[in-house]
Amino acid sequence: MCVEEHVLASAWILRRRTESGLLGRKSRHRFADQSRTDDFDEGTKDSSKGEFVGSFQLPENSVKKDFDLEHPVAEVNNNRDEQSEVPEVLPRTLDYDNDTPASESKSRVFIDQRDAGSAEASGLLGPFSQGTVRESSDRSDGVPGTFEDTPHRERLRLHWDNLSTDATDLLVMDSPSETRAFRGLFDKTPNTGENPGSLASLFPDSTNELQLAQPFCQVETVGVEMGQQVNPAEHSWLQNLDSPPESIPCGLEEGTHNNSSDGQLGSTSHQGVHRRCLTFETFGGHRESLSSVATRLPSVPLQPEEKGTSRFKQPGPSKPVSAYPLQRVKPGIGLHLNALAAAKDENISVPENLPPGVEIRVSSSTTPFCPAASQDSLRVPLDTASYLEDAGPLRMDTQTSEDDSIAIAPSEELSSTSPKKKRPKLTHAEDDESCKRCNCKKSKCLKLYCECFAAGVYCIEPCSCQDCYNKPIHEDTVLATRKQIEARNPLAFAPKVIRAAQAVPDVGDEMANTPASARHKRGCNCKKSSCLKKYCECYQGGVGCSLNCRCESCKNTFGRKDGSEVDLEVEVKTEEEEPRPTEKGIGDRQKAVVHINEEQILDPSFPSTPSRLSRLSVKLQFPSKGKPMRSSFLSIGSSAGSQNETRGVKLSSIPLPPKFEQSIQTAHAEEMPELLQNQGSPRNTVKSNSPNGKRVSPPQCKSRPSPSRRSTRRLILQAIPSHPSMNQQ
DNA sequence: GAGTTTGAAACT
DNA sequence: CAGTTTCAAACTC
Ligand SMILES: [Zn+2]
Ligand SMILES: [Zn+2]
Ligand SMILES: [Zn+2]
Ligand SMILES: [Zn+2]
Ligand SMILES: [Zn+2]
Ligand SMILES: [Zn+2]
Repeated sequence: MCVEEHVLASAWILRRRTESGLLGRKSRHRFADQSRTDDFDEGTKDSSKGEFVGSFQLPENSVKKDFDLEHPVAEVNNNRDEQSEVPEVLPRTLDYDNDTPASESKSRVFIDQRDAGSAEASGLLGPFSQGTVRESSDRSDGVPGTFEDTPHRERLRLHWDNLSTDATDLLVMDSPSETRAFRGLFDKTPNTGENPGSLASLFPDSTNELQLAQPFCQVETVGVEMGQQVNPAEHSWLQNLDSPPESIPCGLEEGTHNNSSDGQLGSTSHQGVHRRCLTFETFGGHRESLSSVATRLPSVPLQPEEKGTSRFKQPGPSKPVSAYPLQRVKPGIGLHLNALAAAKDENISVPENLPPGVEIRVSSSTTPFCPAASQDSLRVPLDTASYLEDAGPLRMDTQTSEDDSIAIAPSEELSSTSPKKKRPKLTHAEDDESCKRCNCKKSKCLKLYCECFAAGVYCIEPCSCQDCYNKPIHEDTVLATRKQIEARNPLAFAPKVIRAAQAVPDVGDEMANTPASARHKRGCNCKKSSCLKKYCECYQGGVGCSLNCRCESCKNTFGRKDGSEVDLEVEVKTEEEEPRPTEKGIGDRQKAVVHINEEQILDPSFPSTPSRLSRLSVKLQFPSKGKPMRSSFLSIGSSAGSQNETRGVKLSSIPLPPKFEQSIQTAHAEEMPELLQNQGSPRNTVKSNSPNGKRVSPPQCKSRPSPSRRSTRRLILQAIPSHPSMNQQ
């Protein structure tokens, strides 16, 4: 799959069991209750993942919501799309939020939701969304590092774990976020039902973006066109949402499509939906198998031989979508591709969730991969694909604009389909390149060394790998391996870069805004590159180094550990380490920057203040507990974006990312802040990150180096999944 | 395109 | 958790 990642990261898939009523049930309640905070409990586990996934941003409110983490719910909802990249939703999109193009993207996000939705419906979601995460956190894990503190992480982990375990449920989403989002939606919706408004309230704006991890660019691409389409759908969604939650729940799962809304979605949506359905169904069946596999995996893992799989599907890339869904999506996370894909689709359908305001976007930006290509052939799954379809269009537009430059393959892809095509462009090079994917010789594309695998997507033609097992045909193997890796490191497929919340609008605090918000989940360990080359994952991801980094002589132009960001050039100078506490200045820069991105990747924030979070779910998050929450971040997204580019904003100041990427996935997280905060003082620096993390990101497209970031994008979600889907081309 | 450098991932 | 090996990307030529 390349797919995912974007994000994410594929990984993210969520799994949720239906059964697990645990989550689901609880969650819902929670929602109802609202208190998100409290919710934790249950959700704990699940949530964790979810958390990541979803962050959303809300635009206006300032906050954005970062829910991400935990609250996936809210976020989720919003996010859904994004992340979901995957599946869901597509259709939706857009409009809502924003009118702007962006909106489109957003819509996508929603899509994601769908997944969630479905899941949720089952109840799974619920958990996540709400409290789950938090709770989870408790539990677990602890990761020592920063995260540990934070509950989020733990939570997250839990989720994953849960997920994995359950496999059944998994939705697969890659990105957790997605799932979450969905869940959120669902939950919320339902809840909302109670309070319908709630969501809305949460995100008043519409804009929430999500970033999915997405790793792949794709998202963006989607864009615009979709939007149009979506719109209609959206409405429906909206409507739906408002109204009866009920429908959601039930419908979701299975039939997402059933929902009328779905119908609207249109083809894309359909797919999505179907998949979900399929997925679930499949899951059911498969799940077992999977699990078994999983179990085996451990042993097997490595070798392809095992493979087991078998069956499968084979080849069929073409339809990947369909195939997967049916088959197994479950894999969860893994989704690698498939799963992801499936998920996405499904998600899409769900409309309900969406809050009115929320927008979603996928950020495709990030994505590195080019999904397009991949998808096509492969599985499309990926998010991208799905996205594309659905969202694609919409997004595209939006994205395009900014991105354009950035371009990102994805868009291209998407566009292609659609009319647009937006992006054409980019340079060829980019495209091409970008598309390229892995070149593995010895890992069989079943280890994190493989960018495709790490991103949660299947290898596709642009890959030059040898003896590749990362193909739909070997789905079983892929999933099993994936599971093993996750067992070892729950964050392995999570987006590498977490975004932070965006802007924090509100709050004032200081931190709030930091632009910088985004940080690498684990931090780098550079010794010779001074964090000035892509060898450095922080740099590659377009983010500054954080406290978590153990780099020597760091000169990361995006920010040193301490925080300085540099946005400007100036900053850079500083160098060194040191920490500085707060940054304040940043604010300024940030702002500048920020607005640029706003959403973008970078975002802001870490700092997040509580306020931001607040809102919605967010609030809960962080503060609440004390902990940090870090974990979550979430989601993904990738974000990065491109920004730079010209266009738009310009970033003047900004350094650009190197490439960037976008690719990387970032997640946003509103939560992040917390995390970060945790670390240091709370606010001050940022940093922090968690140790764990894994990556999710998708491969990026290489090309893009430029700086990018950018743009546009809104939210992100990224999910993780990463899928890269992408198009590529 | 071949060869080198680099740091993450995997392994011990 | 540290040390070493493996790996593939990033970079150089
Ligand atoms: Zn590979
Ligand atoms: Zn590959
Ligand atoms: Zn491969
Ligand atoms: Zn570094
Ligand atoms: Zn770093
Ligand atoms: Zn550094």
